Amino acid sequence: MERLDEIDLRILRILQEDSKKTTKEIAQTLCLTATPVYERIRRLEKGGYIKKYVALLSKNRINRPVTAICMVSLRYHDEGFIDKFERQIKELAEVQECYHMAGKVDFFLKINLANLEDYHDFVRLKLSKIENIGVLESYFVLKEILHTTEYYI
Amino acid sequence: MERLDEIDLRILRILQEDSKKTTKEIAQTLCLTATPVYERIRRLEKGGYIKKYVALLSKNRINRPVTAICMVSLRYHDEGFIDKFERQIKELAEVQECYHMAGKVDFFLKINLANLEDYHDFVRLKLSKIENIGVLESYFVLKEILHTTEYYI
DNA sequence: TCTGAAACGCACTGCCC
DNA sequence: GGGCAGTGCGTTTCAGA
Repeated sequence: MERLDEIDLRILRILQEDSKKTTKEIAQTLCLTATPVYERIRRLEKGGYIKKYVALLSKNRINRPVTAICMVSLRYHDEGFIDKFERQIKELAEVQECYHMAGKVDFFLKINLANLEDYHDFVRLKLSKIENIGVLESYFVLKEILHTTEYYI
Repeated sequence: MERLDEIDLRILRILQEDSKKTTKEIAQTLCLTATPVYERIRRLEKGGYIKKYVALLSKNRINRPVTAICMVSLRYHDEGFIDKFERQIKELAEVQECYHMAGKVDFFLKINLANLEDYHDFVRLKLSKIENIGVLESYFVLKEILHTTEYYI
């Protein structure tokens, strides 16, 4: 699949915001009929522009109100150590995001838990069990100002 | 709505992973019929457990491959200044996440853009235009190890 | 690439257990 | 709280322009 035209972008913007919108509704906003909208969405899915459709939960309602940001630096930086760290992080279901960074901090992690005690246990029983961690700094979120899955397109 | 039982949790886990699953399919996995599954999903929506349904896009496909983490500290910390900063950050469509933190860093921001030059412009023309910023440190993502919208429940 | 019509399956309701 | 049957609507396909 090649370039996206303005109609494709408008469809993506709508679906990023609410994937339950029907093709009919989207068609009306775009002054089209359902068929072309349907076909475009299929193309966007097949072309990998749309990765998946998900339900977003309320972290307060499901009792995961505590968000921590954890900055990790490794002791040794051989290829093998970095790959191994990655594999071990992916095993930890509490981790929502993990990025390998440029700069003096190697990794950023975002972790969601029920309370601070669970975070204590998480660090003590899981994170610190990963070998080769040099520095580990934790920050806690006081308030979520903004958290969206949408990209500005 | 009161407590969630194991069936509710299983429904939430499924919808977090793929919200296009039909009630029929979910019913089969849970050894139920469509009706109770349908009613439970409605209750989870009304109860605020499910916030919204969205499409997740591929940031590479839509040309937003650069992710930056930006740490901001304010110069003054009066209530008014913090609220004003929050309001101004929410105006910036490039910012995907923003957290008010405990500790010496006041805010974490995650920003997605097409390239480093756009980040340069973003900082120069938008972020630094916000008054009262004391320290501003930028980190760049080399590799996204893990990025999910799912909570471990 | 779009329109319009037609077929199919699912979402949704009401009734029963 | 779950199962079953019916209806309307959205998804999906196809012919035509």
